Amino acid sequence: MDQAGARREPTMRDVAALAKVSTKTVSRVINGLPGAGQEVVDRVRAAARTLGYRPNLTASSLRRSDRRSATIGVLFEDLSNPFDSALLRAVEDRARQGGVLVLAGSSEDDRALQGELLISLSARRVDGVVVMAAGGHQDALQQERERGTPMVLVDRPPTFGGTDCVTTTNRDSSREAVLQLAALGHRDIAFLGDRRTLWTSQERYTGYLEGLAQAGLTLREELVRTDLHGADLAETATTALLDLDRPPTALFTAQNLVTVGSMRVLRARGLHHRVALIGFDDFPLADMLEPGITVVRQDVPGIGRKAAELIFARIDGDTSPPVHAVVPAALVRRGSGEIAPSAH
Amino acid sequence: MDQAGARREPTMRDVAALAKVSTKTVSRVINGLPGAGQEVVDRVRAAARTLGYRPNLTASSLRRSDRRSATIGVLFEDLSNPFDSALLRAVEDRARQGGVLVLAGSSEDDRALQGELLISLSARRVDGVVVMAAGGHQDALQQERERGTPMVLVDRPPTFGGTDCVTTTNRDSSREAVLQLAALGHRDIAFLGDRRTLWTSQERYTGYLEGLAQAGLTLREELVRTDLHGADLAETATTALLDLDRPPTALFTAQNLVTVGSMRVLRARGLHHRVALIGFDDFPLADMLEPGITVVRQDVPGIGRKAAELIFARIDGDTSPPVHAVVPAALVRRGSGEIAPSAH
DNA sequence: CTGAAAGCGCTAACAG
DNA sequence: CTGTTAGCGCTTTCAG
Repeated sequence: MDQAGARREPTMRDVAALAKVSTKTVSRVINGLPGAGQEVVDRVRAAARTLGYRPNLTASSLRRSDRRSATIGVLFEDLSNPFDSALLRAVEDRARQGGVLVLAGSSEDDRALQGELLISLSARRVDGVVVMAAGGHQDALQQERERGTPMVLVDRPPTFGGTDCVTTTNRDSSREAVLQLAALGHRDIAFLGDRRTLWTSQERYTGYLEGLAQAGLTLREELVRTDLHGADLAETATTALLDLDRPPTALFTAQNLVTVGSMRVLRARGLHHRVALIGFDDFPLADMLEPGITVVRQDVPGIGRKAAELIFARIDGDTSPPVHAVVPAALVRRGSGEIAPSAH
Repeated sequence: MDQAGARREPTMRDVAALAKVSTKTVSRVINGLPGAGQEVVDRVRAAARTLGYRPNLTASSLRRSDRRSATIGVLFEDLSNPFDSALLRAVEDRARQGGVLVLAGSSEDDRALQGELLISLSARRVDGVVVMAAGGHQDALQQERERGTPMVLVDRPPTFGGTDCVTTTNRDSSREAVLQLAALGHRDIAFLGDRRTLWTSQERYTGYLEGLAQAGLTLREELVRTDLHGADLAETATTALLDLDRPPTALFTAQNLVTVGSMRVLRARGLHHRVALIGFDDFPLADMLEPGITVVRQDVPGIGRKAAELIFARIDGDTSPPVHAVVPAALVRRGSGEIAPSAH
């Protein structure tokens, strides 16, 4: 047995020859279609088994009128990110129910790469795609969509029309977080955000502003730090904030890794029990830290299920108007967001 | 624009007609093959662009002599698990370099499901598969392998021959962990493991036994708890252990979620600074807990890269003898594993 | 350098 | 109930 595996795969013709029927009859049996006598069915099945026959879906879908590949594409930012992988899993679960497989790729939030992957998916004639759009213009996505490919965007909405999307309550939940901090008496609440090109970052920032305004607080621009891509940049930014003459007494970290970066600095300075912290996006073990980290938790499986539901409905021909589904997030109070401002 | 996208896709024939050449010439141009005059190339490219032509890889691979689908299958236990998703990402990165896409699925450690997914992958004629074998017999895997499908197992070795695999130093690293605990003076070291059907669990248990033996400690069977699938079961088991008349002074938790479960109980009882803990598998934020959690860290990207390397070599016809690559894990000391036994 | 004919494995559309 | 013919979109083979 060699790994290359050179011997020819048996085809329907081989099965037909052995069972002494036509290929059409084999096709019927293999696909479980009616119109084949029991005896013939048994004969064909036996022949298929002895030959080790395996249907070739790519050949089948090429010829079939519906042209389905029973495969969808999933294009997220980074499949090793917990948010993305939980989303993938939710989509996969739903896909499996329909015998559909998932081609998965990471775009790294890079438009060029995303475009290439989209072309690769398209070349394989996937039935639809679920995409976490890379920041900036979405020309490639729009083009693919306009070619007729069913598409659902997740996490971030399309900048073009006619396309479904599923997002969470970025703005409302951010406002809620800020209002909770303000209610505790915080007046100097910092905002630490991911790249500004990301729609989610913008929404969360807007929610922050709304929260401040609603609480009657004035925005201190030096308390706003954005474009923090990764925990390292977040650490630097947090350090700078704490070194201000009038440092913030509470932090709203608008993304996962930013939260982690800020936490590290707070702990390193022994401030984790004095400076309040609310993060957007939950993460494993957030409840086991001291204090537990208060977060805005997205319903990731819910988002994934909804996205899958939408894409399969579209694939099945649903032509109702495009939907923008918003799956609610919830504030999970664990301690870090319930710290009152410390007296000087 | 409707989501169903009904209009017919342009084919090579359409491009050929518009460019006034034969389909063969279009094929040459699209695939960048030599033997086409510059002027013709330009004409074909222009025609393809105006029609919005996209090559159909499934049709192409059906006809081509190498029969490659430029797609591989990845069948892990749970794609939403950090270990699995990090592995997927590593494989994906390597695949991308060769223009290969990844069909990903979760087997949930269920043989039947794994078998179905394997058939689905096979029906799509993937060029190879990277599999985390479900526990128990591996008949389906073996069968697929014997059909000639290039295959690499990760995390767990095959129970059949002729197949590559990539694992980590389960036994050696477990022994090292136990020896470190013994060196601190611990004599009652508990073992908490995942399902015994898993090869990794068995190996880690063997390493535990070797560690005890090498340290001159006798095995206390009531300190061994296995089949702890999930954090909840681990919590129960940890509670039971701590309630023993002579409870363990150190825990070796042989899997991710088991570690988390044990940690929860230790914290709940205020024992996290008194009972030593070493876990197998790192997890995010393990360094931010109090104390930091000492773990055996696998080189997950390294495992993924190696698996990808092997599968692509086999796909490219490498017929050298099967390899069992072992990627070293490392003990990461963070505090919890450096706690000495507390005086009564 | 270019093209015509054949056919990859399968299913649609019709006959019988 | 079963078979025949044609052809999905592409590449191979071989002939110009």
